[in-house]
Amino acid sequence: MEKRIPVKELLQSTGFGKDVHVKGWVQTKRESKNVAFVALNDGSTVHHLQIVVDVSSFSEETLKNIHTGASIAVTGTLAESQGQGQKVELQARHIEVYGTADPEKYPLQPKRHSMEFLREIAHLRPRTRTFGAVLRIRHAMAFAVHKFFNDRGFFYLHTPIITGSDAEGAGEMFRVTTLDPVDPPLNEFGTVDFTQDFFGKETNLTVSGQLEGELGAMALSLIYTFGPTFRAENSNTARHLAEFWMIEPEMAFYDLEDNMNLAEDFLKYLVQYALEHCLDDLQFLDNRLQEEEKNKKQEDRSPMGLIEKLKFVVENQFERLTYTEAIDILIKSKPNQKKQFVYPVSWGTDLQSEHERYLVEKHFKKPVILTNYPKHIKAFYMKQDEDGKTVRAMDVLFPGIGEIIGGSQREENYDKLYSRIQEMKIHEESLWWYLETRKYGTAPHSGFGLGFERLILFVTGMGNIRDVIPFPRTPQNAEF
RNA sequence: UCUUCCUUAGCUCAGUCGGUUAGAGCAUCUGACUGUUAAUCAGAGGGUCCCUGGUUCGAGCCCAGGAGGAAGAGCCA
Repeated sequence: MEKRIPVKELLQSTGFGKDVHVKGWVQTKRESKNVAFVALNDGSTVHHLQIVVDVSSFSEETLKNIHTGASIAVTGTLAESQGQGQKVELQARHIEVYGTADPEKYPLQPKRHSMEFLREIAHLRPRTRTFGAVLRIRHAMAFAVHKFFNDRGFFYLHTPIITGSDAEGAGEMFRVTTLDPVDPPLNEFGTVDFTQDFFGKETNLTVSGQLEGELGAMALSLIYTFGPTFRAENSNTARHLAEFWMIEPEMAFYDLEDNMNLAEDFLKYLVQYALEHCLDDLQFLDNRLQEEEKNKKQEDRSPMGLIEKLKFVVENQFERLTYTEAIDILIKSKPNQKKQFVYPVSWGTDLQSEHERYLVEKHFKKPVILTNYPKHIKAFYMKQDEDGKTVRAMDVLFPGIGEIIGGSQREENYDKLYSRIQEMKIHEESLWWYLETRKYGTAPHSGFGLGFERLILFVTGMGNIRDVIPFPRTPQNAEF
C-alpha cells in the first residue's frame, strides 16, 4: 500500500506543492456546483484535513460515494488554504473509496449527538471527535503512568486477574468457573463441590491487585500494578464500572507521608503530562464543555473551564488534614448548622458524598487528602495509630469526582495484623501467604489505588465514567 | 439496591382538556448556488407514539404490569 501521511502531520506541514497520500474517514462533505470540500479525519488528531475536490474531474459515482462515514484514500497536492478555517488543504487528484456508509442508515450524522445515544453505538462512537479526543487522552495517560513509575525506579508487576481469595473484601466478586451451571457437582453437604472445578477451588475475578502487590514490594521495594479490576456491585452511578482499570503502587520503606507525597506528585505529573501532550484535544473538550455550560442555569455552571481547572490542580498544594479535623470543620459548617445535610455528621461515621463535596468544593475549593480514619470503617490491613482508634489511611478527594485515590500505610506487625483479621472475622486460611510477609523480613510499607477511569473523567471533564472507557461494563450491559 | 424523572421520525424534542389527517429543528434525498467551514436557499420523503393488558363511543395523553434509559443516593476506585 502507498505510504499514508497522518492528518496530524499534514496539518503541521509547510511542504506546499508536495504530492501526498492520505487515508481516513469522511466527517462531512460540502458540495457546490464546481467544488466540493471533504473534511477528513484519521484519528491522529482532533482536527480534520480539508480535501478540495474539483467536481468536474471526478466521476459522479465516486462523488456520490463520498459521504459521512465513508473510508477513502486521497492522492493530491498539499496547498496553502484559500479559505479561512485552516492553513493547509489537499487538492485531490485521485480518490479511492474503500468503504461506503449508506447515509440513510449510518447512525453518526454531521450533528451533535447525546452521550446516551452514542453509548448505544459504542462500536462507532470512537469516530466522533469527542470520543477520539477522550481515547487519545486515555492513551497518553496510560503511557504517562508507566513513564512516571519507570523514571522513579518502580517495577511493573503483573498481579493475577483470577484470584483464589476474597481477601480484601473490597466488594462483590465475579465467579470464574467451568462447572455446568445447570447441574453442578455437589458435595456431601449439598452445596457446589468446587474441588471438581477447573482450579480445584472457588475462584473469582480480582477486585484489587494490592495484596499481591505487597508481595512484590517486599522484594523489589518499589512496584506498581496497572490492570483490569472487577466489581460485581450493583452500582448504578456515573462514577462506577463493573470492569475498570486500576493503578496500585506499593512501596517498601514508605510511611503515610511518603505515600501522600507520591500520590500528589503522581496526580500532578499526569495532569501536567496531559497539558503538555494533549492540548489540542483538551482545547476541543474545553470548548465543548463551554457550549454545554451555556445551557445550564447560572448556579449550576462551573467557575472554571477545563484547562483552567487542570492548571489549578498542577499549581496548588493539595489540602491535607485528618479525618478528625474534617469532622470538626463539618460540624461547624453552615449546612450542618442549618441541618441541610441529609446524613448527620459525627466522629466515627464514614463521610458521605455530600460531606466530601462540601470540603472539596465549598470549604477548601481544591483537592483534599484526608488521613487517619477511624479503624472500624477501613480495611484490615491498614496500620493502626498509637491512639488505638484510627489507622494510617488516606483518601484523595477531587472536585466533581470524589474519591480518586484510596491508600494507606500497611500494618507490618504480624500480631496486630492477625488480631485485626480475627476481629473482622476474615478467613485467615486464604491469607496464609499474605501473613508470611509479616513473619519473614517484614518492613514498613505503603501504597494506594488510583481508579484510572476516574482520572480520565477528571482530565477530560466528561460527566459519565461510561464515556471514558471504550466498552463500558455496567449492570445489565455487556454489549460489544 | 433505593428515590425521582424519562421513553413520540435516523437524532434532539414539542404535543393544550382524552377528540378528525401526530408536529418542529437537525440529519437524509432532490434541485439551486464560482471556495465552503455544523455552508446557504427551495422542495420532498420519513411514525409499531417502548411492550402487554385495561378504562372509554374514542387513548400518544388516563390506569395496571413489564422492559429499557438517566440523575441522585448507598457501596467504592
